[in-house]
Amino acid sequence: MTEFRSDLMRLLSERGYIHQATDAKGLDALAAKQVVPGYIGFDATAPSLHIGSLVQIMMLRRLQQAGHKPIVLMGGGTTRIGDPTGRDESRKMLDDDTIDANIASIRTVFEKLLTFGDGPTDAIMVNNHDWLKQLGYIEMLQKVGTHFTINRMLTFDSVKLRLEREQPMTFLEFNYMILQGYDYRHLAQTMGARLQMGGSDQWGNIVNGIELTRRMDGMEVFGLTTPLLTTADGAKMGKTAAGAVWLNEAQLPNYDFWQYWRNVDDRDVGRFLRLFTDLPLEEIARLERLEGSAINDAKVILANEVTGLVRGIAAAKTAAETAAATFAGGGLGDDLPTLSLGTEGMGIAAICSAVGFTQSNGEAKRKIAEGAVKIDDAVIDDPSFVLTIPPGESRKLSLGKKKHAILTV
RNA sequence: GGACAGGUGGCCGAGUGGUUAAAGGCAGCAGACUGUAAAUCUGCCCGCGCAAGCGUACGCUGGUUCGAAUCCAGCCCUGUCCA
Repeated sequence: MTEFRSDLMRLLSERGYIHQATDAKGLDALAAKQVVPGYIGFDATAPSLHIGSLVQIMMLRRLQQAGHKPIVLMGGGTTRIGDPTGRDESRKMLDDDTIDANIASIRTVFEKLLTFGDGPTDAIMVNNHDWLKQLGYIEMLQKVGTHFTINRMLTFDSVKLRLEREQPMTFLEFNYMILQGYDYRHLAQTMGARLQMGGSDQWGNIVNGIELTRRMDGMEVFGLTTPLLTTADGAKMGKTAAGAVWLNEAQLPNYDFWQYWRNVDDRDVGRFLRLFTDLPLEEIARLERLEGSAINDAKVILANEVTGLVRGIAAAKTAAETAAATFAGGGLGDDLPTLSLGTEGMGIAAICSAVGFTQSNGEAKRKIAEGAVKIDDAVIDDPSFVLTIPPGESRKLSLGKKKHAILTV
């Protein structure tokens, strides 16, 4: 499978992005002879994407690296409906202003990873609301609806699962796949898109778009999916204690983002390096071979590289230094969350909650009873302890081994 | 519109008048062991309170009762079958 002729397919396959492809040979041939505009759709339900989408974003980056044109499709229109894929429940609907604000916020991350502009291989961002909103209902039924059969739609996992679980699926959601298919056809027509990529859960939707484009326009377009990214212990990627690992700094501080990568499972290191960094494959192979505690060096590199790409080199550097000081030096780093106590001091439980380590004072007290709370590495076992800090000094608060914060007056 | 089944804590799921802040599981957090890993063992896991205790909570509203997640009535929502 590795005898691809095009840079694109070689790059994608050796770095582990390809799960399924509709016509790998055909796509390879196309990519070898012309610039291929390819797109991936993203959802605009939140002001930030999380790292579950990072494979997709990186794939667009690879596309550009291989000399092709990435199109970022924001689902401003389809977000108004809600993708039923993988969902048990209907999604709440968002109003237009929220969706537009979300798209603007999400764009900032893409700008770090892709080069936008007007050139032939520059990335562009489009919003499917722009064309879907113009599509009248009757028109949609006539133009698009005739190419879909209920028989086939019912066999899609997204639909089948709901039915099997006896959970509701509204007609609105049922339409999602039609509109998503239409996106492909529209992009193929207006922008010459020839490739749609996505997570493996999008396979059905992608195939629909390909079919639709062929039926309506007789045009051949391609599809490619990435393997579903789970961590080595089987969990879906991107969820941690605090929730999702967001790409935008406003949703997740740089230090926490860096820490996520620093703490990945040993078994994930090589795979993640290939997918999420630009490091050469030989270098990755070397890092991957590290054993025992030496693999930690590879994790630090992973954290630095990914944070550098997504958040910027400076952010990665600061986070790395903070981590080094905090974990190795017993000192403090600039990047830790900081809390000012005021001259009166503050109860230890309230401090834990204020910096966000615990959800409530009660939880903080339980953690204190468990011996998890430390000030400057000394265990605090008195839940009523009030900390006052002399002017000009600071203390390190720790909850467990990983959560640290700086306390000042 | 009709018949039946159902709506419980982040999720799954027990519970059919008091001993139920609600079994069990998952997820999560912490401790031990380690390498800021995995696996394992232990503890915790609604809020406030030092505590006794208080406040909230089992779809919604009202009722019966000393006492309701549990009984009654109405409503809302979901599924299955029928029209």
